[in-house]
Amino acid sequence: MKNKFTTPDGYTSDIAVFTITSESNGEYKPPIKKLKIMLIKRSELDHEGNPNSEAGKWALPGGFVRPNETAFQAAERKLLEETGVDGLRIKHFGVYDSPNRDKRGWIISNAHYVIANEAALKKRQTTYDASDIQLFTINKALELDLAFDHRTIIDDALWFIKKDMALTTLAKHFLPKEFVLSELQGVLLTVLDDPSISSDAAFFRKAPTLPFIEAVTENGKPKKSNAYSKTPAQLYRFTDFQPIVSVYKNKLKG
Amino acid sequence: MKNKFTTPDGYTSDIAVFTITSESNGEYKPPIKKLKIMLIKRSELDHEGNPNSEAGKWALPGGFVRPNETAFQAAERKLLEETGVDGLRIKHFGVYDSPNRDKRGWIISNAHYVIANEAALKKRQTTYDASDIQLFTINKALELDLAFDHRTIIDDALWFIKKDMALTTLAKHFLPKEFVLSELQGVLLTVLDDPSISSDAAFFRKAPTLPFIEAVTENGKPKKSNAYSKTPAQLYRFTDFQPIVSVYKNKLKG
DNA sequence: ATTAACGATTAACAAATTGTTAATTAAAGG
DNA sequence: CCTTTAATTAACAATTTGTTAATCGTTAAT
Repeated sequence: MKNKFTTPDGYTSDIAVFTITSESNGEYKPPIKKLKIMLIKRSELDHEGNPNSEAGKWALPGGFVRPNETAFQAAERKLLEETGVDGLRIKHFGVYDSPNRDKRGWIISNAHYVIANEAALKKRQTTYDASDIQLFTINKALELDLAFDHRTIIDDALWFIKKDMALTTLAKHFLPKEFVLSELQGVLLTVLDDPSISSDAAFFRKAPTLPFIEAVTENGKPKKSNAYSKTPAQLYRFTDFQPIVSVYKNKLKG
Repeated sequence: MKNKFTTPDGYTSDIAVFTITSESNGEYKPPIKKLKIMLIKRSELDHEGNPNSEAGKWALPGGFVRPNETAFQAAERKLLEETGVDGLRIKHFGVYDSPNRDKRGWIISNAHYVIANEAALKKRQTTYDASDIQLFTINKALELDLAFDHRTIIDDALWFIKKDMALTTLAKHFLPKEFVLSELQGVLLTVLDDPSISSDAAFFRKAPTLPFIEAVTENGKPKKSNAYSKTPAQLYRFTDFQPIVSVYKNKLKG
């Protein structure tokens, strides 16, 4: 189609892939959890052999959207192509379209974020060259010389994750099906900074009453785990309950 | 610039302008408030005299983004050009880029929404032909034959407004500087459906303790208004306090 | 001048939810 | 058996809800 409007020079889709890694902190202790983001090093040459824009810099996975797909579908495709990761919950969170954001021209980027359970990323490790695709802690990532305006995009993505973590049951996607309260606490603390979560006394008293998690039972008995403690700890799972929060009321239900 | 990627045929910016109208409900009664959306009737011919796409249908204000501006800036510009409305808080909430959403080709639209105090729209009424630009209640708007995928966009915008109304002090933008509790309640009820708001007993007991509003005083005395009742009612205003909500705790402070 | 009506508050109080501090518990490792 | 460590409970005062029943300050009608 021809039209008389100036049209963009490109339409891309970028994805911020977040995960929380668990690092053993000694036996019988809850592991240390850290929020990490997956970045890809831009190759020197593009797939046609020409020098690549922003070559050598670290960047978010992503690429050009094809005319027969949506940016969302492109995000799914790119994620699989570039990182070998599949089947995760992708969320759109913003558009980056400053006229000068890309030296190649007027290129609009749709930004998405993805929450990956650490296990889901394990597959990738073996399929791809680990030097070109790496997990960075947020602090490390923000110290890097990032391609385009990806630093801004990551900043924004972080803000969205924090919001989602506080307002929804997003934590579920960072946890195994059945988990122990200290694991939930650990996940929340990688992103949220709140005394009611960091104080054990407050958290352990309140958490069991949260309407969106329930204690797991087995043959009518509470199911417990010794994975991170000597004392068997109760296992919990998320229910389907979707909490509704509001500044005008306190209760999550009704 | 030339490049080897297929590029979009157009990049547009659409704006859902919401306002809450107050309709008198008799003397000494709180007025009836309704959430409305501003729509524009698409003209038969475009500005070059050619038949316009989706002519005659009602649509969101908006239009093509210029290469030297962002979609956000285009939204500001279009809003002023098409509706005479200026200086409002515009928020981006989504991208619409299904390959088939526009018969003219691959056209990507950025969707924004705006909250307009009813007074801000008054200006428009006098400057523009009222038959081509109108406020509709949400129900009426969704019954219309809307252009493109604007019905979907409006549905989504509504959802965002509800969320923002519940999670932030968005209500402030629908109210005068100083307002009475029943006005706040009226605004909330146009969008939210919650017994703790609709029940007078619950709302009037709780509202005065909300951390983000404060009673207005004048010469040390409480300032009251008789605008909607025989009994003088306390005036309130929003403070700068930004409530933080979380599914993991109840208090808005701290 | 009295009084009924009607929103807008206030009062009062039982019920439920917090925040805190101090026990308890179970298993590992001497 | 004793100590240590996390997980979990107990106990209780302090605070916050949900509800129902008064009050209060006008207006409009006897």
